[in-house]
Amino acid sequence: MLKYALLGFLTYGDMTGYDLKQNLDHSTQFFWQAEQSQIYRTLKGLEADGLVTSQVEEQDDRPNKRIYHLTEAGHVDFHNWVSTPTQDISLHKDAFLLKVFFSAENDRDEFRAQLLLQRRLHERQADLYREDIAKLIQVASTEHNKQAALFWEATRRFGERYTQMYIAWINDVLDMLDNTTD
Amino acid sequence: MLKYALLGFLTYGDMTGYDLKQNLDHSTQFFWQAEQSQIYRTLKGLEADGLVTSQVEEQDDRPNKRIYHLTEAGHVDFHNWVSTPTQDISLHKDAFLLKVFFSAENDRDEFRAQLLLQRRLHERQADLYREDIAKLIQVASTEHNKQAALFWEATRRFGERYTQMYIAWINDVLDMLDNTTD
DNA sequence: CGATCCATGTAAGTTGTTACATGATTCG
DNA sequence: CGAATCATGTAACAACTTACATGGATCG
Repeated sequence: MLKYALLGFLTYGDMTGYDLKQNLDHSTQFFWQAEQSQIYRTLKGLEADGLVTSQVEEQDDRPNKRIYHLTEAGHVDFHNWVSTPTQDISLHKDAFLLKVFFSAENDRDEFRAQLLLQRRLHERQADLYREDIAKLIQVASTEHNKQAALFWEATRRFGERYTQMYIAWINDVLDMLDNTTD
Repeated sequence: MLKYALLGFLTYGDMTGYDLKQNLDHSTQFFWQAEQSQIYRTLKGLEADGLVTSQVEEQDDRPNKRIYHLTEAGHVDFHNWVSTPTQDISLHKDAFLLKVFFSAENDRDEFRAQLLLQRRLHERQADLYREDIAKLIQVASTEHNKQAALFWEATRRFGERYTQMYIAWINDVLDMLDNTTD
């Protein structure tokens, strides 16, 4: 899947591995992340498969760049992916939910503290979606890709809803605890 | 993390790798999954680390069982994990969101169809949470672990909220599409 | 009589994480 | 003057997936 994230960004224009990492960190991070090392490895694979080409641009004051370019085959592959329906629901892993599931083994006050901590973390995240990410999309969309902005905004709203849901759920669990005569 | 899921289930009683797979599939599947092969491999590691012990029970009509048992060290390790706060938000990967992000490259009608498909899938999932999972928890909680039922119910409610949120978000995106003069 | 359940395991491959290594430039 | 930015890469390891292999029992 990282493959398609990289091909997707390359449809916006030629980029280095470094640029791609920046893009992932600033826009898809909330639903798709990758380490730098993995990005470079995947790019090599894509080049071996003929989906991208690369050329080195020499620089004096900075490290040389290897700039990647989407080939026709890469464009076809990407297009094929984006137009093929996703047939199932994405599976998620959430370490905190796993911990909640087994928290009968935990002290009640300690558990309550953990809920409050998670609530705080998600509240901070919610601010990020409402402010920084919203701004980022506005700037990026006026600069170039106006068509794409609609879809970026759609994913931003998902993030906003997700964090709101998470916070509401934590409050629900806190209520459950309060209403239990233990 | 799978480590702690396995140790957690073993606090409920001795079990085989097969039993653990069943438990994962029927209760934590929505926020933690694992393949059978990975479970067996992880169990070996846990035994090597002295967190579990195992003994083979011979059976005539069925394959022999290897029954795992939590050691004192395993119990301590698990307890330590469950009582240590989760300091950050779990990162999620969602292939459909990735596709949405890049769907400017896709045909509008095709995209709309994909949204409707995902909505259908999540509606089915919502039914599961409301009916099957709710029943499962009721049965399990009267049978033994009454303390734990509260926490199982908490995670079930997360699943219910999550699917509801997902459906509401899809409706939101559909509205966005309708209100765009393209 | 074919599918599913029970029950374990290996092998090969892919993906993802963490750490290491380099080195000039720019910003606070 | 120390931290961050730019920019690439390798190496080792850990985690996860897919496929293969076995074989009786039971159920529809």
